[in-house]
Amino acid sequence: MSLRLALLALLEAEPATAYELAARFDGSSARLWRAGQSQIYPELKRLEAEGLVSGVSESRGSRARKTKYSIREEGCRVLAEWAETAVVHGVPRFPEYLKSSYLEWATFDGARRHFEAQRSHHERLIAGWSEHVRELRTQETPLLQARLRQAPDSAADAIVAYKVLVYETLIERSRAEMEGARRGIELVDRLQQESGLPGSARLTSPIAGR
Amino acid sequence: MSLRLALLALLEAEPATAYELAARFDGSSARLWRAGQSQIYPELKRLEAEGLVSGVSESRGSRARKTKYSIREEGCRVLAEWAETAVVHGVPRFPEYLKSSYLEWATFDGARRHFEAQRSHHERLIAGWSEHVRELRTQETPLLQARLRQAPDSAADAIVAYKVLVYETLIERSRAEMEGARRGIELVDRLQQESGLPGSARLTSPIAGR
DNA sequence: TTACTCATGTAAGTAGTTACATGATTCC
DNA sequence: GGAATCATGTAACTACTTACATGAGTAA
Repeated sequence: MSLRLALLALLEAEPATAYELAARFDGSSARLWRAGQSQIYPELKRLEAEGLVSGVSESRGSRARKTKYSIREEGCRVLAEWAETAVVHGVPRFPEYLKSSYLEWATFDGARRHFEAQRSHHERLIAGWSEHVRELRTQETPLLQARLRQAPDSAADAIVAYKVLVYETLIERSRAEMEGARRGIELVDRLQQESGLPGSARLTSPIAGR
Repeated sequence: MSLRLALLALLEAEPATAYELAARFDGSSARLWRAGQSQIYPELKRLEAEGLVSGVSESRGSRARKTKYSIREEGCRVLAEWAETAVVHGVPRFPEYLKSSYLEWATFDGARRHFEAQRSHHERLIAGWSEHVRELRTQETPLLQARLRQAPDSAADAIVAYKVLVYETLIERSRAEMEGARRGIELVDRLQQESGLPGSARLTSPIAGR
C-alpha cells in the first residue's frame, strides 16, 4: 500500500501527469520507492475513483491530450492518517545475506567477489544519498522546493530535517554493511590461507549420487 | 527466486517434509527468509519435477502418509552455482523511511511514537540476532549441527564464520537504524519546543477545498 | 472425546515485473 | 524526415499473502 502514499506525497508537492510521476519513480531521484508505468496508471485511476486525487484533461499540442492529477482534501487526510499510523514490519527477507550465509558453497574467488560487490554497491548508495543530503540542505531539488511552497513557512525546517535524517540514517546503515563486506573479504583471505587451496577451490562440493 | 535456494539449503542440511520446512520458515528461526505453506508445497513439486530434489513417500502411523524430500546432486550443483553468482540488487523500497521522510504530516506525538517504534523494533531484532550468534558459536542449533554433519570437517570453521558474520553485520546495521531513531526523537522534541505547540499539533494540515 | 499437532493441499487475491502496442509532439 | 520524448495504456506473468478445506495421529 506504499505506492499510493508515495503517489499522494508527490502530488501534494505538485500536480503531475502519470507519465511525469513514472519518470520520478524511475530515475535516480526515486530513492525510497520505485514503480513502473504499468503500476502507476491504474493506481491513479483507483485514487481518482476513491476521490483522493482529481484528474483534469489538458490539451497538449494541437491534437493530443494529457491528464494532470492533483491531490484532493481527502487525499491529504489519507496522508496525514498514514503519517500517524504505526508501520507494519514486513517479513524478514535478505536475499544477499541468505547468500552470504552459504558462501561455503562458493569458491574463495567467488566469495571474495560477492563481498567486493556488496562493498561497492553500498559505496554507490552512500555516494548518492550523500549528494542528496547536500541538495536537501541547499534546497536545490525541485521537488523539495515545490513541497516547501505548499507548506507553511513554520514547517520548512521540519520538512528538510526529517528528510535529511532519513538519508543520514541510511548512510550509516550502509556504512555498517560496507564494514561487514570488508570483514567478509578478510575472512575469505584467512580461510583460504588456512586451507592452503587455490582461489578456484571450494570448501564443500556437490556429492555424487544423491 | 530465493525461496527455492532457501529450500535447497535447508534440504541440503537434512531431508524434511514440506510441513517441517514450513515450520522452519515460520518460527523465529526464519531469520533471513520466510514463506507460507501455500508457497512451499507447490515449489517443492516444481523442484522435484526439475530433478533438484526427490520426494519419497513414507508411512506415518497406520493409514496416513508423508513425503520426505531430499536434495539431489543437481540441487547441490544449483546451490553451488547460486553461491558463485552475483546478487541482483532489487529496487529500493523503504516503506518505513518513506514514512519518516513525510513526518511533517504527523503530530509531534505521532512522530515520536514512530521513532520509538522503530527503535524498539531494531532492539528486538538485535536481541534475536545476538542470541543466534551465541547459538552458532556454541553450535547449539540443530540445523547447524545437521549442516556440519553433511560437510567435510575442513569446512566447519567457514560454515560457522560466514553465518556469524552475516548476523553480526545485521546487528551493526540495526544499531545504525536505532541511532537514527534516537536522533529522530531528539529532532521531534526540538521541533516541538521551537514551535511552542502541544504534542497533539501538526506542522502541516490538510487544506480545505482542494 | 476433545484438543492439538502433523500433514497436504487449493483458491482467490495483492503487488509488482516485463514486454508490448500505439500515437502525438518536439528537436535536429 | 527521423529520432527521441511525451503520453497512455494492456497483457501475461511472477512472487507472495490470506483464507479455507480436509483428515489422520497423538496426548490429556
